Amino acid sequence: MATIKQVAKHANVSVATVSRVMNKSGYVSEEAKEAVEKAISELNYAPNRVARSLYKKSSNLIGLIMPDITNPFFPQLARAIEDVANQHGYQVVLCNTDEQLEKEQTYLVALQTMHVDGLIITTNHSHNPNYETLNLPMVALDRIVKAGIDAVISDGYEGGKLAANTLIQRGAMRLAHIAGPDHLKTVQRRTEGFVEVAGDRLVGMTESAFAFKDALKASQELFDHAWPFDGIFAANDVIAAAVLQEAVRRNIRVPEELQVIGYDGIELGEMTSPPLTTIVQPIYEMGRVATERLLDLIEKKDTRPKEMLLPVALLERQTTKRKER
Amino acid sequence: MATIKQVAKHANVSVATVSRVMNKSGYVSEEAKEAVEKAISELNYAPNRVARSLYKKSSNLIGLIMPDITNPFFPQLARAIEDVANQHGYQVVLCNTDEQLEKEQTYLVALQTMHVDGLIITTNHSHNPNYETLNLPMVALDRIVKAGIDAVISDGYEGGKLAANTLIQRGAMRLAHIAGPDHLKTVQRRTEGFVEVAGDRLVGMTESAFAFKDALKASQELFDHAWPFDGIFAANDVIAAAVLQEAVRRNIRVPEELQVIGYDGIELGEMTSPPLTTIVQPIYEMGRVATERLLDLIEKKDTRPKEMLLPVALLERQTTKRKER
DNA sequence: TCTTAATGTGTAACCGGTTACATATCAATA
DNA sequence: TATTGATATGTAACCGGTTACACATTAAGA
Repeated sequence: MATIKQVAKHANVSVATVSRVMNKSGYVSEEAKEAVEKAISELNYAPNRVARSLYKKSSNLIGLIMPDITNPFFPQLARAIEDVANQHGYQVVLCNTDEQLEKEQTYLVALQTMHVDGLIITTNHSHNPNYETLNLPMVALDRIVKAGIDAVISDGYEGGKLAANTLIQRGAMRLAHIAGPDHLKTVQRRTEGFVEVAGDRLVGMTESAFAFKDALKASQELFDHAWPFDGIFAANDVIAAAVLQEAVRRNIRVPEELQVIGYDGIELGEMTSPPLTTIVQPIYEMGRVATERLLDLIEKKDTRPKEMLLPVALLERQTTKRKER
Repeated sequence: MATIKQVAKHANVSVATVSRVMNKSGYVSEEAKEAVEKAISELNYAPNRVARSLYKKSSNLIGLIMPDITNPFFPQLARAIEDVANQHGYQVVLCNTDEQLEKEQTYLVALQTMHVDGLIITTNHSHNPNYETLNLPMVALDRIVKAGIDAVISDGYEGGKLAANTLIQRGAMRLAHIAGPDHLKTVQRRTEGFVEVAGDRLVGMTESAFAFKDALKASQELFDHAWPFDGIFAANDVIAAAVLQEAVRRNIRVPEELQVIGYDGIELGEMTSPPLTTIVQPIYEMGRVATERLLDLIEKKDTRPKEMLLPVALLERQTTKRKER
């Protein structure tokens, strides 16, 4: 790889001039500019980002901290983040914490020593004290880390209400619910909204982690103890898929006997039989907003902390009945 | 963040000595070592990796080039890679190319200018000429880029044969197949193995991209034109999920009337109804082997190009009949 | 014509590490 | 006692950019 010195020599100017034309800063004569550009293209020169980082104390790298990229919700988020970051000349460093606080800590120091410009956090350890002392631009995504740190979330409370209202409107009388892990505020809001609207109609409720196996176990328990119910809302699509599978296994017809609504809007929902009705979060949009916000923070465009609440919508597939008119 | 100079001053030694104790290189007296260690912990010092990179021309970063992180096979791979890389002190830069050659090129220069130490490639543009001139350690994963570049793949040929033999053994007489995109050699091998064993029994075959929507369309065509068949092998689990969904929609009973086998062994397979029988690739293992191989290459432990072929296995869930005995 | 500001360019310091090299001490060996 | 190798440590060059500063030239305004 060519260096700036070689380019300078080749164009018969100093390194300062080369740097000026590359960064379009300071004064450069038309003549010098052309010579430099010619040299750059002839030598196939691309500036060494490491050297630039060292002086500028900025790397054009952002850290993406995720609990588990294997959970199908996160890749869609990652995809959006990577997309937007890339459009702005940033790369993303993938940090899978596996829910282990220790891995998260290790990553935090690694990211700092490599001078990442900012962080997007979708992790579960919202109590991690390190974030406060980090002094790095960061935004929490689908999570609320703490006041003072920006957050981008979808409106789970409205989503929960929407799920309940939809089931009721389609004739469900006896409702059930499987909530998500109780340390995730954003997920609990879904439950709050649902429970509030369901009121007396709620006949059964349990809780589950987001892994499919756990969800299957939770579903079985619910069917064992709270059956019959004719409408169920699951805190996310993976849990809903487990409910569906268990319903099929028990020969319960969906949606005739039991209507099912999930939450997330991930692709998995199209792949189940029958395809899943769900409350969609605008996943790509969330990733986009979070990333753009982070870039603003990095470029110091706006520093007042904000919480951004994005709207959700009902996506009707085939686990709910047709709307009566 | 403290710098090495501050640590040196605090410990009353030179920066060289500090560097020596940090890298356990050269001679350092016990006394100096203790003083430096004390200073490091008191100042909470962590060396600036950017500065180190500049001198060493190595960043402890590896680039991971993927076509689409949203496709559920890749996150599992990413997870393994991230895991192993992290254990060895490397971080991974996620590069989603979206199948666009241009994005891939852009990433390639970005990765070079940031001095990544190596590349893992799971991308589809195996003809991309840039890889050859890149002069960076790299390994292709689930892909064959070209001779001379290491590859880690699973034994698709055996997998295809295994799928056919399994279906035949379980009584299937009329076989069908949905192949994957024909520019992916690793995927074509599955088809070759299957077709070879199926022989005359093969009554229908089509091709599909890996996106669910495409797969659904392909399934429909196959059912429209080649039905009846009583055993089908799909080139991956996503396609198999589409086949299943379409079978359910047409009231075809699985596995009684139609047995289905997928390929990959991703989690999606447990979530369908009924759960999918599939040929599992050792996904985590493939990611692990590829990453370890890359790290060996980086550390110049072994530079003879190799192709590593990992074995596959049958995972029986419920879309095939019980084995007769 | 003289002053002043705008334009153009190069030199060298700087970012924060690593390491070649010079230098010094000391114990072992000839 | 002189020589030698192992041990210990500091100075400064180096990695490849960016930019403060000095200096030169030219055009505009008084």
